[in-house]
Amino acid sequence: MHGTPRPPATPAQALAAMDHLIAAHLIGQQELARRLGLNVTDLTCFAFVLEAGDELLTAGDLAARAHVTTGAVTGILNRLERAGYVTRRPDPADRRRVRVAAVQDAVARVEAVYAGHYKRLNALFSDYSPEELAIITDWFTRATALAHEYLEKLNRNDPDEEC
Amino acid sequence: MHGTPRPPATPAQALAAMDHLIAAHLIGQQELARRLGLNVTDLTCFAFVLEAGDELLTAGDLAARAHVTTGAVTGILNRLERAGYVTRRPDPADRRRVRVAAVQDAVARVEAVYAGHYKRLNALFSDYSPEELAIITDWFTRATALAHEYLEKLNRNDPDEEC
DNA sequence: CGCAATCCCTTAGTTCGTGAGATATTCGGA
DNA sequence: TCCGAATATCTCACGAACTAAGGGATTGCG
Repeated sequence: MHGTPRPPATPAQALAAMDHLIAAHLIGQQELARRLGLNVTDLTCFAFVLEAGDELLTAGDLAARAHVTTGAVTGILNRLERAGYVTRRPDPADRRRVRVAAVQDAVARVEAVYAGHYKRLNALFSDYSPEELAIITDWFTRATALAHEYLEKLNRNDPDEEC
Repeated sequence: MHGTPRPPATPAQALAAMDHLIAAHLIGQQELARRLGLNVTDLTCFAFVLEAGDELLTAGDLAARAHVTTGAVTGILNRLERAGYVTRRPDPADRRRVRVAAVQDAVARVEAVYAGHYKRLNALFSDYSPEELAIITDWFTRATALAHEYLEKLNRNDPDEEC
């Protein structure tokens, strides 16, 4: 598909396309979580744990990223731990903290479930030239920055103010 | 930003960017719903109602689109109706059916809350040339098609098979 | 050293979804 | 025309998961 001309698009069309993708992705997440014996929140938190890598997250970090209370995190970790996805580890430097480590087996289990879709997505990506990919990634990066900026605005302002 | 060269990206980077965007979007949806006195499910359903326009959806249509049971839709419609977002209307052709119509005032209320973010997103989109936008929209469209294809695979197959 | 702050957990209460089944309506075939 | 099956929505009981409030342990600053 490299170099193939595409019909130009308007911002409105792009917005609509984006909404549809997000909606589809959400349903997919639910289904994936179900197959892993988790709910969407738990799966999302496990993804945060994986993303953090060796810099093990604390329970509080998870609460902040997932935007839930620390009480909820207790439940999330209980479920993830019981299902064999993570383990709680003491923090040697601060005994109030709980560090969350991913279980290696579970990583493979999750990757197996994601594999099919990721393979297809990768195929889709490799159907674009590096220059085209750069445009797409650039857009994602900027859109995400925008979304975060928006979130901060929402959290700062009175609950009824326009943002 | 037209024509400005950007660093090339790999599929993996693009995938990560996509995940982050969707995660941020989800949190944003929660906050927006909260401001409208709704939960995310209800807001999503209201969006489906708006998207359908004059072709009023039935309660069953909503259940299918939101992937919830018809029992849940009853609750969703009760909440949306009580909060003044929609009204239930009899279907003249089939008295078993319930048609869902958006309340005009509520449309404006929702648009006001969305306005800020949508304006910013639009600004972002209009920062790209039509050709660049075409690439982005094309990618969204194809990624959505992929996601739907994946969903169908998931729904068809045994719950444990690879897809 | 002592007190406030921090971190995670516990508990009670609420909300929302599912699954099973009830009720009302429509449709198709004898 | 009539009756049984299918369809559409609603009701109810129950369970899962979140919040808010507060408790106990630990830390760190004055």
